[in-house]
Amino acid sequence: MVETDEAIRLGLLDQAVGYLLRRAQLAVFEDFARRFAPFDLTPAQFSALVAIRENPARRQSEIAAALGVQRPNFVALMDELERRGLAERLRSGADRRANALQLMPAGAALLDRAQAAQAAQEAAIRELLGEPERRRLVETLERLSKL
Amino acid sequence: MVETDEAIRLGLLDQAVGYLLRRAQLAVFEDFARRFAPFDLTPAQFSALVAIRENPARRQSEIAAALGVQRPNFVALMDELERRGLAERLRSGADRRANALQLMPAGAALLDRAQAAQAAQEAAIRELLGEPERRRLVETLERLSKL
DNA sequence: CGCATTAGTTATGCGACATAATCATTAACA
DNA sequence: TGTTAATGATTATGTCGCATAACTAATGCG
Repeated sequence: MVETDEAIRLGLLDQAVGYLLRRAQLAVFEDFARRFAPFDLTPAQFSALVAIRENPARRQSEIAAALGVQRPNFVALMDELERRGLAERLRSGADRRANALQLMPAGAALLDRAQAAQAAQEAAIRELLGEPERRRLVETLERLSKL
Repeated sequence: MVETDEAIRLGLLDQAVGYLLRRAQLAVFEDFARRFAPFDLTPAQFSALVAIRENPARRQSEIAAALGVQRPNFVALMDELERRGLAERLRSGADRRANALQLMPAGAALLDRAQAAQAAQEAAIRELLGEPERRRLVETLERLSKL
């Protein structure tokens, strides 16, 4: 090699919120994937299990909407959760078009373990940032979502 | 409708950094897409133009790596920038395998306008959060990327 | 009853991202 | 020097997340 590699400059890019948001999200999701590998759960599947447990017997589309997932895309997700015996669709008595979702015992058990892993990630972030800054971040991100 | 829709609860999910990060990033990127529609530039294309301008005559793979883009995926991106006359690949004199990238006049001009739009987004965020909080967010996201 | 609406599903396409294989060129070194 | 290893760019390919349109079945309502 003839000359030493000089670092690439990114101009003002590395002070742009959008750019940093993308990088940070990538890092956090990679860490998430590592921690969740034993459970074989994607972030979307995990959040679906949480939402179903917290809101038993709600319709599929309500859960999907609350998670920001398009209804068509939620179908395959539920198919998979059902195939693995983690959650199930019950025919709603009131409206036979609707699916009432609920966790199955295996799903509840898996979710408990997964939530412990998620708590561990949150703890790692707390350690990295300090609790006051982590709280501030949470609050700031909430406000930013309203842009 | 028989009963009023109760809001879906997300448990602790809406206090999780990973979850909020995803939502915030989505909101910011949607806003970005709106602002950049006139220029027909994706975030990746925009950041590539910035990196090329700030680092003229660097090799393609160096630019790609700095942006966190896989080399194969950067090929099509450069193809498009070249097709539109925004940037070009020059055969590097020192190493004829390498492409030395640089902006073309049209690229420089477009980038100027695009950067104004990006500055406007940053200003909108500043208005939403306040400048001290925005600065803190930038600093926090940088640290979070090291997770 | 007839018609619009709604829940869920299917089909499909796009874009971001990753990996393996290939080609040309350069570097290493026996 | 001549062969081999490494490197820059490319091609081919597959996956995943996400979006939209179109369909089916059930409901609601005039």
